[in-house]
Amino acid sequence: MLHLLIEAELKRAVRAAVPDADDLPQITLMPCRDTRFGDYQSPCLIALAKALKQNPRELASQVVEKLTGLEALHVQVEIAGPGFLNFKLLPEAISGAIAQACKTNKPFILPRENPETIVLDFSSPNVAKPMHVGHIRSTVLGACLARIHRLLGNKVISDNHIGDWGTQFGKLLLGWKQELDQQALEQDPIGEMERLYKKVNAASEQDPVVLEAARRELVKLQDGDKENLEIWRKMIQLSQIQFDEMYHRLGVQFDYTLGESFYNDRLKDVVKDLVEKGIACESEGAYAVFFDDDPELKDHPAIVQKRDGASNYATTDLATLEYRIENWKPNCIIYVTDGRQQLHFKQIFSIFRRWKGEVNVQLSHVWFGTILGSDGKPFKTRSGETIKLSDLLDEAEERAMKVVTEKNPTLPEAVRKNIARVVGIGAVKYADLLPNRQSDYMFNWDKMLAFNGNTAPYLLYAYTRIRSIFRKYKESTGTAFDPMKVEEKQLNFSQPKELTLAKHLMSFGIVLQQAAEDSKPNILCNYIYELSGFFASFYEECPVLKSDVDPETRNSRLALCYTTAQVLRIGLQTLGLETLEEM
RNA sequence: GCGCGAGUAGCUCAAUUGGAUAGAGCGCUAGCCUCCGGAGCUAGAGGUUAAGGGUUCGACCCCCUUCUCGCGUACCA
Repeated sequence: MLHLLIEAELKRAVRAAVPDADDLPQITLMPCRDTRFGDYQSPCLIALAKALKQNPRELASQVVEKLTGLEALHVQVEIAGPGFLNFKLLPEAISGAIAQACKTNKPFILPRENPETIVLDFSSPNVAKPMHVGHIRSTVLGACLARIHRLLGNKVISDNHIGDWGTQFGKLLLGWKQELDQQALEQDPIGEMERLYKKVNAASEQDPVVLEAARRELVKLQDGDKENLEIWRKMIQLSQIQFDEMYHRLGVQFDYTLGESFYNDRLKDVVKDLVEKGIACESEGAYAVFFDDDPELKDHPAIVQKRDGASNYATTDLATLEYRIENWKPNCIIYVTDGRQQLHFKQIFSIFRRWKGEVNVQLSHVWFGTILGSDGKPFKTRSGETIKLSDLLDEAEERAMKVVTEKNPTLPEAVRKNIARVVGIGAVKYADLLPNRQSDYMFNWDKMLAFNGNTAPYLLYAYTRIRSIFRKYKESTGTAFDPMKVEEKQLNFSQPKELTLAKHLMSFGIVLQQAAEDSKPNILCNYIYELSGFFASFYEECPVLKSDVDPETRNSRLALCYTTAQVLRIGLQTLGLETLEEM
């Protein structure tokens, strides 16, 4: 918003100051990290001066002369250091921005002129297996990226590429036919299917006859055997019930769930086409793509058809890619998966470029690190099993319930339960989004449920405190605060804590933009945490409703509180956290 | 071997992508409740950013070398 206007003015002034430079470097404006220097800074003039072989400070002063539109924006500029331009917002600019923010439900976010279509591929659990702790990051990250892009005005298509096809179904089918415990299936379908798989898998390792029997079941399924197809569909259906339950608890939705099996009838054509175009070739009985002119992939060919004639995940991913582009015509496709699949996606993207070179689409692999236990090894139960997602979420709610009951024993149990749900699930999700996604992080209950520090409980608490002000206001005046009636001229911010808070609010849009560009929700997490901190400081020092506050100040501070609550709520919801009115 | 990551305060993590004095929380020390929710706030101590070199007005960030750890490296996804 305002920063964009300043940036536009700066670009205009640079062009006016150096009319004959044809290749200008990117002129950008960013919030000052150190506010003593100003509110926004642009260091890029130094680079420009270097390119033009000019003295940076001289160039800066030439640009400043051309910055004639700043006065209308209530912004001051000064040259500092080796040639920085520092912009300082005058109180009028801040009042204007806050007043404007009060009247919109998307404060400080500029609607997109030309929305992009973005396909987001995330979560992708396997059929007939329990969702486990390893699915959290992809699910939580992907869903968050989807919300960030939607908030910015892009069109998002989320697609859950579930693992509903593959060699495991031979073993599952054999187990289902021989060993199925109907009662167990009704009580715990996933557990029973998992048991069947493990049993046949173990048996087939001992006995080649079992392995062969499983293979025959798989072939029958692939050939469209009626009975096997029926069982297979049942397994998917039972699994989907589990997925839906987990997604409901995590607050995640998908536009499509097109699993691997959906692409079955396209796979043969993909391989055929790749071979015909000379991209794939026969090698050791399989069909593979080689990357001779790519130093990184040189020694890593990708198999697109196995020796036994079956396809693998590379083939499916290529078919999926083709389908998505044909049907959805996206500008960008984002895959959210584990970092261990980096090589795979490099191969897929590279093959795809050779295969469909003319397609204009950005392909992006957003990868993340591993969740570790306190021992620094991948997070497991004490006995070494993977942790089921449902158990993890249960524990989160239980732990949160204990804390809520301790802090607020008088609240009715149903209310406490709901608070525990929001805080517990929120804590898990927030802890997952907070670290830079590319690093591994250590899972720690005490840390994520702490009331201090960069945690979900702290942020949710900050929000409830603000909401409490508005409840009190309504109680004492009889009318609710009406943000639509906030007028710029009546706002007056002079206290340092007010100004710091207001200016930080104003950078919400920039932060969202950056989180989207880098696919890094932790940027948003840190922003919200800082915002909460600035609010807490303001709250200590600047009373709102106390009796000795004059009406003008009170009104200004109410507007500030309202905007803070708005940004906090939108920010938290974008991360995937529900908010609470009290806790 | 090659490739991709990571190495920042005692611990767990940030750092607006090359910007001004590297920031938080925990832990430690010292303060703050006659009034808006103390699940809070204000200070202090704590750093040769793994090591060494280079590039430049400026480097945690880019380049080179070395060390440590994790992951990947043709028919699992």
